[in-house]
Amino acid sequence: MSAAAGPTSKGRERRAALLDAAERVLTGSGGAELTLRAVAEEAGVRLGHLQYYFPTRAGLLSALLDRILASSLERVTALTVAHTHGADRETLLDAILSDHDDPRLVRLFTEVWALAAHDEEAAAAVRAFYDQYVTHVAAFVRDHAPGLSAAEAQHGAEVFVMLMEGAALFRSGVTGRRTAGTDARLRAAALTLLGGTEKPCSR
Amino acid sequence: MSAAAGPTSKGRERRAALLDAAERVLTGSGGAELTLRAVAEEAGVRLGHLQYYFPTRAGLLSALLDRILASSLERVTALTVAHTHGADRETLLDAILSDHDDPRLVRLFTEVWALAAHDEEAAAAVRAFYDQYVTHVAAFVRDHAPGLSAAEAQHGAEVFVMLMEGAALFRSGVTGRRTAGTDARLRAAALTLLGGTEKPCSR
DNA sequence: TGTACATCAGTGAACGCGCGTTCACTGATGTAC
DNA sequence: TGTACATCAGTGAACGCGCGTTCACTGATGTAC
Repeated sequence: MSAAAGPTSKGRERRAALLDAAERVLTGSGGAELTLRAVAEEAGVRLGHLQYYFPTRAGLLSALLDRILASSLERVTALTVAHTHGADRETLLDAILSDHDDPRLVRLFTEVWALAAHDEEAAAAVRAFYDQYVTHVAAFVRDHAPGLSAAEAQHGAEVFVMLMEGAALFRSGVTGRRTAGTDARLRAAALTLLGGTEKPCSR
Repeated sequence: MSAAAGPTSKGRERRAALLDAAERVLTGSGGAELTLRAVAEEAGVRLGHLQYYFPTRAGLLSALLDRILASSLERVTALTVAHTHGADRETLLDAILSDHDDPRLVRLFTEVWALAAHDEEAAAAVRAFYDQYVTHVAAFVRDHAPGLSAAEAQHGAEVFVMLMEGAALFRSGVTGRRTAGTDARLRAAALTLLGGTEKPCSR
């Protein structure tokens, strides 16, 4: 590896700034427009400079994917751990649903899914991310519903994450429109998966 | 419009064959590799010939998207209408879940979502598709759970479709791995959304 | 049935352009003595 | 503190290539009379 990936703080800052720019290009224009020249311009540096830090486009893309997944996982971890102590299911659900208010984030994930669907290396990273995502949610569920077995918590968490990813598509406006009634139904279904009691039964 | 889009049966067949080839390229290699030359080669025709039928790449892409959505909607319509008369929720659910066995179809939809996330014209077509998808499922729900209001059926159907799209990502192997336990939990949640009685409550 | 002509279907070469990548280069910064 | 040198950070031009698009062209097929 070149020193461009080295541990000096300046190098790290530069890399981060370049990845910031790449992320803005990706969310703004999509994967097809994610060219080295566009990223360099967005970052305000010369093409050659960008390539000093990321010699190949594939390397840039891979680093960008890693950073997107790491940062999302960090958020999930903070949410589930923080809410394990005191906060309830609804608070966690609210926090996750609030991500759908940011169309940039949802766009980012549609790109991630499309990338994973065609690139096995990317798919492995994405699966590892969701594995940990589900594991964190499962731990949260176990803490909040002690009556459930580990397997039940794991299954509920997994289906919960499926539901959240599907909901992201619709609630962000990409494939649908948000409505209050559907949101309420979504929340009820999600809380059930997190180990809550079945509200519809009490009607 | 040119006569290439005309109503002659030969022209229609040619267009369909070219779109077939484009679809194979898209599912096989992804949107970035969907070039006119690749499609022409896949179809076994010359570049100029492809462009006789689809003068621009944007036109080809748009026609391809329309056809993908129309064909998916046709399938949904057949399933919900057929099962309205006699078949139960589980049969419908099985049919929809079986789509996840075809990685090509799921790859196609990750491309569709990514496209919709960055192109407003495509997004409008995709939203129209999901609108109708949900409407068909809601009609099915009303037929099978007469106690539900139209709004309740609509909301359940909408969340059901969200869940199916999220499940597609995981069950197809793109972002996760399929397991029997999670599948069972998914089915239970999906049946509830389709208006079934809440199984977890009976425990 | 034959002829003239328009349209349709398909070919093939060329275009300008933006792409990722390569490479020689220049200052700036650190390091050894 | 000064000097020599290596490495780091950043520049700028050029490369070959594949891209979408344009265009003039050729047979085949239909149509009018």
